[in-house]
Amino acid sequence: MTTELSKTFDPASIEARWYQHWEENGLFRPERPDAQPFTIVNPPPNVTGSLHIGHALDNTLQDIVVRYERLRGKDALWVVGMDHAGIATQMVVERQMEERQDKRTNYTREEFVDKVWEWKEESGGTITGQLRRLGCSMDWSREQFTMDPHFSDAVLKVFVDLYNKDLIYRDKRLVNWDPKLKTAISDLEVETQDLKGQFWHFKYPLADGVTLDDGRDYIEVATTRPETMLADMAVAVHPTDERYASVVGKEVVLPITGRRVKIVEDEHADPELGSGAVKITPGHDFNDFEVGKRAGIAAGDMLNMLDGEANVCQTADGLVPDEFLGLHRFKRDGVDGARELVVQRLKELDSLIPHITKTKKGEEVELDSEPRTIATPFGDRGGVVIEPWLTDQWYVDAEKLAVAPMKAVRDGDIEIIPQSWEKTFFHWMENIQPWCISRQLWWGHRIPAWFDDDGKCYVAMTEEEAQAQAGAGVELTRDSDVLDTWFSSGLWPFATLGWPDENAPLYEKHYPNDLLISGFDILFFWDARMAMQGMHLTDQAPWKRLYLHGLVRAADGSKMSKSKGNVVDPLGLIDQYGADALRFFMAAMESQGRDIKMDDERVKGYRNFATKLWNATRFCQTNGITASTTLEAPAATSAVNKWIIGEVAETLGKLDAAMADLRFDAAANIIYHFTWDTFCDWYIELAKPTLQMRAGANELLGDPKEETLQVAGWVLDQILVMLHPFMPFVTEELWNAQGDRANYPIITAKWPEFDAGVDADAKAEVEWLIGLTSAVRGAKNELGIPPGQKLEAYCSEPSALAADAISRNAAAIERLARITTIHTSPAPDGAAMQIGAGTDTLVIPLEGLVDIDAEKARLTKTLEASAKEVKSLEGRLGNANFVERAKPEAVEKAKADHAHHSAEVDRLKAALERLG
RNA sequence: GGGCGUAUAGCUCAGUGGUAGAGCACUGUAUUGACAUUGCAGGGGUCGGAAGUUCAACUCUUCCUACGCCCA
Repeated sequence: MTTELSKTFDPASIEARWYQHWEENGLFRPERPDAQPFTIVNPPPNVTGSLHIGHALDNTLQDIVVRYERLRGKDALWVVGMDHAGIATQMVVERQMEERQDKRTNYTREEFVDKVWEWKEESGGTITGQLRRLGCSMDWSREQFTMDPHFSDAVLKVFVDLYNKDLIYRDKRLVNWDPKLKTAISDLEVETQDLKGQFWHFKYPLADGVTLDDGRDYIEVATTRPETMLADMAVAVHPTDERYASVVGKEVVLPITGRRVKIVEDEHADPELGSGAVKITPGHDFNDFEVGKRAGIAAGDMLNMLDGEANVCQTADGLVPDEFLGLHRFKRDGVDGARELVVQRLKELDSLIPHITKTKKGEEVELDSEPRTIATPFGDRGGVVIEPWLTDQWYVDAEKLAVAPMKAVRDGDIEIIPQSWEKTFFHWMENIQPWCISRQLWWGHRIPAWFDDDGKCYVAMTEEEAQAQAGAGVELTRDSDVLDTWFSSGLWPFATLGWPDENAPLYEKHYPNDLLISGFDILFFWDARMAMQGMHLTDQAPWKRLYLHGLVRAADGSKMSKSKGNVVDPLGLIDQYGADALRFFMAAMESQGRDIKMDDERVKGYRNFATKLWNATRFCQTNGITASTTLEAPAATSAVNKWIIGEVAETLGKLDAAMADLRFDAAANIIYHFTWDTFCDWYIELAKPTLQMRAGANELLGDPKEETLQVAGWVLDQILVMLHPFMPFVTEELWNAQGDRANYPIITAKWPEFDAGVDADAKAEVEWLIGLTSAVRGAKNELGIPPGQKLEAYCSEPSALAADAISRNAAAIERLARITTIHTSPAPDGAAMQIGAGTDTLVIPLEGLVDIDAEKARLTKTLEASAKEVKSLEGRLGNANFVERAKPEAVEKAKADHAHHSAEVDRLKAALERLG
């Protein structure tokens, strides 16, 4: 029994209903204990997050693959969960506190963390509901959170293990410090922006009466960060720089602080740049840190002049004048900082070398500094300038962990798609830096390290174990830092499956994962780290294939951002066009290696496509076409039915090939064109005459109507199944409307599988009919003959194909081509139009219907086109090189094309002669 | 500065060593039952520029130009 469909398709009225049905009935992961596993883990969205258009793309692609594999009978598991997102979540909760004139430090750590948990329970995870609206078929029954007890245990265990293998260590070095969030961040979390800045030139007086060879009693240095001179510890010159050779090893006396510092040789100083001498602040600059170390300054002895908020503090030697203490590093909120005061004092001390430049009018002017573009590091979360700061932090020895993933990619154990990303992957992995994993936050996995009073460190899963290591009675204090969120999400592909219990059933069956789909923007942040941690901890690549997709951009090609206000809300698009349309858009636009530009019109087009399918199904229903009951194609005798079955087989082959290559665009287009062009535009139209017969009308031929009902029902079902991964909602609705399939929903139906293939004769016959119909329609249109006008045709010497096609398909020819009769006798003299179908020529008398000149013009135009082709092909075939050297098939094709166009030319010439 | 990518119809994008396609837009046309969220027909591109390899280049190579991204 079919269920009657409403006249128009309204996505909103079916989406929620089906999603709930699927989820409540456990259809996202049906019991398939013996089936081949297929596994994808979802990049866990931030618990603070909400669905943006990038999520829509990423999750649509994953859902297409998972639904496809589920239909193919696999035990498809799509792991889903959320990331605790250390910094982001802590910021959200702190901001809320701020609104109530409250702050984190008014609470104990435990109280604050409790409040974050409260926030998470109440407001976190908005996105999980939104993913449901998109139709994503994750296994929600096993939803995970990176702060779940089992996951947290895994994180701590990994930390302890890596520490014991010396792959995690504690070190004092410069970190990227975010003075707003007051935490270290990794180098990946730093975004460099070019800002307009200034370049100041100073005089550093030489000590002890020393002078340069040119007589000057000072060394000129330059900097974009004058305030750091308060912690300068050296001046470096290049070893080959003759200008300074005589003063190497001598000292300068720093203005303001009066500190005496050495002039050292170092390759870092570029003789071509400025004066060739550079001031060295090892405690506040990454390059200077290295120079300082080479000059023999231990990290512990490097001077620090800033506190955690980047305000000036006293250096260890006590030489910073009081007036600087407490000032911010530079001007902030209109208030001058240390930078401005340093410049002012240097100017007063005559230690500032002015920058002399000319105005547009040619007048010389003196400026305090030289204008310059400066690459400035910003924290990606806090948004303030990052301060290189000397602290003790925990590091992962990433260089060692990077070896195995690189080998895995080289050996093909991990396939990166598109392959062009391999280079980027290798480049980063080969130049990888120690990964700073400690964060000065309260929300996250607290580092399992304890210190005794002497600063000795004990790393263990629990305080008891640490105590046992330290010995009874030793007072221990736990490290107050938490781990980088990416450290824990790097365990996602296996810790979600029960690891570190290697006998956990899910882990055994579903690890390694088959595929990971992510945006290329997190290739380093997440994908590479999963590979590093996965390879080390499980001895296997976490996934066999890594698919990287691009960004979704605004319609004008710009990057979407909240500040630009050009963010497109995927939920708004779903409201407007339906989730199926948005999904299909994402798939159709996803070619490998290109960003997607948002295009509402195209989403609308795919909404129209869903409506087209809806209406085709309505048509089927009103003609008694219902759900099929077999996977196998129904037995067919008519050419049209045999043909459409063959078309399904070809479509299926192409679709499977596209899916195997993860060509989402190709896959979407294949099913789109089959549905609309082949099924709706041709098959249904060709089948209409048969469908309108009375049942049993021609018993001699069996029952052609019954056959067509069976075949049409089967074909529609194949379409629904093949389209289901892309458009899950409308296909499920139509599938169920076609018959009582309460126990056989499409989401867990079977992917097409049948023996029937292409019947060449049937294909040729139907293609002849299509060719005839198109030719007649085109000719009529050009000649201004009403399309509905019924005409007779003459085909005096029909080919065998034409004879069969004509005799078997009279009703379809009359209905589609509007030709009532095709006589096999010569056409009578007089005005006529001539059309070709396959190799046959049909003459259609038009006495009184047509302007002969118009037909002549039409034929001439076609003739010219063919003649041009003939000439071009003759040229090619006349070229001995081509005939001898080209591939045989190319020569064959050229010959065939030449024959075809030559015949066309002859035919058209004859037709023109007939017209006089 | 280094690396990567992109440049194809008005727009958004596919594409293959054998002479170029889709969707949208555009033009004409059609409306007594699947669908105007439609049907039918059509116009439109010297495939960014130059050189080279080849019988043949939109496709391969080199160079150039423009734009984008990443890294320093």
